[in-house]
Formats: sequence, structure tokens, C-alpha cells
Amino acid sequence: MGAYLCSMSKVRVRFAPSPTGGLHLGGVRTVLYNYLFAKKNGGDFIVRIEDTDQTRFVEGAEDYIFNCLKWCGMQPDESPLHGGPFAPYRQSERKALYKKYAEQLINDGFAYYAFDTPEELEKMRQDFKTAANPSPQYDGNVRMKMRNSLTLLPEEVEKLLAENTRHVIRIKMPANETISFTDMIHHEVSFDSSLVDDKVLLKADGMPTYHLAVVVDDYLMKITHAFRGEEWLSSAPVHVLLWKYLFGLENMPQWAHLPLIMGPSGKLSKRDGAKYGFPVFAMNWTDPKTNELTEGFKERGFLPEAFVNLLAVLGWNDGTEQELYSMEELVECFSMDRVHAAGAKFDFEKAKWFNQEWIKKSGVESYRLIVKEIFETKGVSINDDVYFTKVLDLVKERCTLLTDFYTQAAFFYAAPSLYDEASVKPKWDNDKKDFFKALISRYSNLAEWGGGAPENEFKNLATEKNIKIGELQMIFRIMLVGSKMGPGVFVIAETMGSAETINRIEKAINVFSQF
RNA sequence: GCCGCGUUGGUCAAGGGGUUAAGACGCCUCCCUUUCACGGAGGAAUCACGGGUUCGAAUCCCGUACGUGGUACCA
Repeated sequence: MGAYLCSMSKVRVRFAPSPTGGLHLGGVRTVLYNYLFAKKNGGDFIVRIEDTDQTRFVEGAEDYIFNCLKWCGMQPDESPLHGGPFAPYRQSERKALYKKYAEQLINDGFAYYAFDTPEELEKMRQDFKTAANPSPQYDGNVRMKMRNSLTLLPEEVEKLLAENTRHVIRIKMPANETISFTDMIHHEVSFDSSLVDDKVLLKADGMPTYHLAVVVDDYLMKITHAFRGEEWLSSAPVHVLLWKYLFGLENMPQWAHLPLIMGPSGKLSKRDGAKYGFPVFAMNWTDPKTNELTEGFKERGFLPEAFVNLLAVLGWNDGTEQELYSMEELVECFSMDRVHAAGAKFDFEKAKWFNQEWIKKSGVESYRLIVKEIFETKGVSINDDVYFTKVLDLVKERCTLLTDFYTQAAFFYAAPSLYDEASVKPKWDNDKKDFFKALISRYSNLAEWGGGAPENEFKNLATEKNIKIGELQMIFRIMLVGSKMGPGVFVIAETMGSAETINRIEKAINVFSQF
């Protein structure tokens, strides 16, 4: 181990999503680690779209992915959207490239044509299925019993090819070889080649499978480090072999297989979101076919800084006690060898804590517009941004999600329509009523409203009337807010202004007298 | 079934032969505040199991169990 960086070449990493739907937590974290590693090492971050399965194409998914990256603050250096010297960056547009590599493998004896139809494959799986082997593979044990260029006469193969018979190209896995490589997270990993199946490399429609495409494109795009989810580890021996056959092991990128992010019960799926009440995707995603909406962290009220932060430390830490990191700090501190090998269960409670911390940490300016939109969606129009900022500043430390600003501060924009009766009733009597009536006239005559004046006036009057302040303060709060919540009452009164305060006292006196 | 990967409190985790086994989230108690939060002080709670190696194991080795991923002309 040790030096993972090849001293010769510039670091180049890629995030290679297939545009089939929303981008979930694990996906974003994979991008993040790619991005951090690239930036940390002064390298390039490439986004390549792996759309080789035409049956799974989903309208809008690619744009959506780029929107998510943008929201998270990760701009690709090269991508189908941003261009670059290795274009095109969509595998579907690179289709013609792959065939020659597949054919080269055949010529070198590392791959073969297979003419088996889907029905024949299904039959094979049925025929070879036993209790001890419930899912037989197309591998060294069965390939000589199938219809392929290994079993057919050369002239038969020629004929089938000449007739354009549908066929695929499969890798011919060698027998009894140990295939091993060094993973940046798992270290030495090895496989017995006899146990790996003859993966399809080129499909009948001429498109490569992931296995071929990833190797060819990583080579062509000069990728130095390849990071992906651990679900790929099982097929790594195929990729290693292809590198060996095609481009040389010495040119193979350094691999890192990232631990999986788990849901409350097993692998995190978008179903978990609906089931347990937390978002799974970065941003809202509506499936164009089913119209099904899957909630995003953004819409749930997360700050992108918090989202990035919580993802970064889910499976990685720098060995210190620091937990809050900006993107810049992450770039500074990140290293792949401090990434955990084990999967991590996602904890929404902790995720919310990160958001709360970022709300407190950030200036209101950085999210004012988003919160403004939330208010306006709720039917509250914001005309005075100075006042709005003041209000947000007042309540920010009791907000966990951006949407909480509405519940915490809506009372600044509308007098309560409902009062906490149970808290007022036991304290409300004629003395209190007289007090608040007198308070109205005192407040009306107040020359200046700021600088603690409402509080002083309130307290003076209480002393004069010989009522304990504690007896009055809660009532006052409920007059202004409606319930037992919010910042200090006098701060609220000062912020609202005298007219509004007086209005609310008047209104409340009437209501309370009915209790 | 087979193969791969993994296993420190409920969760995220530090620690990689000798530690009172950090810290954070969550939970509980108290303080602050006549509200709710924020903040502060405490508390409960952990090295999956069994064998080795060693004076000494959470740490190294081997098994077992459990979890998880793969086992597609999907990525």
C-alpha cells in the first residue's frame, strides 16, 4: 500500500451514474468522495453518463442528476453538460467505440460469441438448477454445453455471423486463477476465477454492458482512481481481467469500493423514505411514468451544506473530534484511507442535527430567499426583507429544518386566531384585565418603542398595580403569540412594533374575557 | 446454495497488544429561562460468540454466528 497517487499523471476521477431515476444518499456520497478526492489532489472530476441500457432510460433523469450536483455545490470539470477533451461523455454516444475492444478480446482468445437466446438461457438455468446451486451461472461449467463460438464449428459461427444472428460477446473466465487487487478501502481482495461467470460484454443490440464500458472508458478518459459502491465489488474480478487483457494492469486505476448506506432494515431504498418518514433522494423526484413523487432533502428543508456535511461523515472521519465541516474543510481533510470498510446505517435524527447546526452557523442571508418562498407558499407574502431578516434571526436557533421557520415565525405575520386557553384561564381575572387595559394606554403614549422601553413600561406598571410580573408575562406572550413558544416576549413586542402589539392586546382581552 | 465484504453503546464512531474503551446523535436528570429552544452540568448504555497466540487481546490468528452485497443481454 502506501502511495496511491501515480506521480506521473494528474488525478482524474469520475462519477458514472445511469440516468434511471432519482439520486439517492449513497449516490450523492459517492459523488462527494470522488469530488473531495479530486479537489484534494488537484485533480479533475468527471461525470460520465452510463446509459447503455436503453430499456431503462428515464426522461429527465440526467438533468435531475446535474441539478442535484449543482445544489450540493459540486461542479464537474468535464461532463456531457460541461464538455471536455474526452467527449462524448454519454456512453450511448460512444457505442461504436466498444465493439473493437470486444473483438480484440475474441481474437486474443479471451472472449467468445454466444448465440443462446433468452429462452435457451432460461432453460439452462432451469436444467442446472439444484438445491445446492439455486442460481446456475453461465460459466466454465456450462459454457461448453451452450451455443457459442467455443462449441460451434468455425464455419457455423461464420454463417451465423454473416446472417446477422442475434448474439452477444462474453468474456471467457479462466479456470483456477486467483484474481486479486488492492482496494484503497478493503486492501487486498481476491477471487477465484473459476467461480466468476462469463459476463456479457457486448449485448445483442451492440451496446456494451457496464463491464466493458467502464473499463474502456476509464482507460480512454485516463481515469486514475475509480470509486464506486461496494455492490460492485463482486464484479471487480471481471474488470481487473479486462484491464489485464486490454490495457495492462499497470494502467488500471486505483479502486475504492465505498461502504453501503443502510436503511432501518437492510439496504437503503427509496421505499424506506415513505416508510420511515425521511427523504432518501437529494431533491424531489417525480417518476415521469408513474408520477410517483419521492421526497428530497432539499425540499424537506435541508441546507446543502448540511446535506454534504452529514454525508461526508457517514463512513468517514478525520480522526479528530470535528463533526462540522464546510466543503472547503472537507477538501482539506478528506482521505480515502480513513473511509470505513463497514456499511453505515443512516440515522435521520442525526441528519437533522447537522441541519440545525448549519442553520445556526450560517447567516440568515444564505437561506432567506428559500425561507421566503416557504412563507409565500403558505400564503404569507413578505414585503419587508429587513423585517423578515430580523424575524428569522430571532427564531433561527429553534429551527431544525428550513420549514420550521414558518411554524416558528408565522405569528409575526398574523395575530393568533387560537389561544392557549388552558394556560390563560387560571390566571385571568379582572385585575389582569385592568392591567392590560392600562398597558394599552401606556404603550400608546410611549415616545419611543425600542431600547427596552416596552419591557420597562410593562414592569413599572406591574409594580404600580402590585401584580407579580411572572403572573403577567405568560398572559402577554399568549396574547402576542397564541401559545407558549418563541423568543422573549418583549423582544417579540419590540420587533412587532407598538401598533401591532397594542392591537393584539386589545383583541386578546376580548377573547380572554369570554373564557 | 455459492462467492465477496463486513461486525466497538439504539445510531454514527475514535482507538489497531497494557486506556477509567474518546467524542457526537438520541434518551433521562438537573441548571439557565416564569414559554419553546439555545447553552451548561451530569447519567444510563458498548468491544457478536468460541477457541487459540501472549505475562497481557476490543486490538493478532482460526473457526462459528449474524448482517450485507453479488450471483441478469441492470447499472
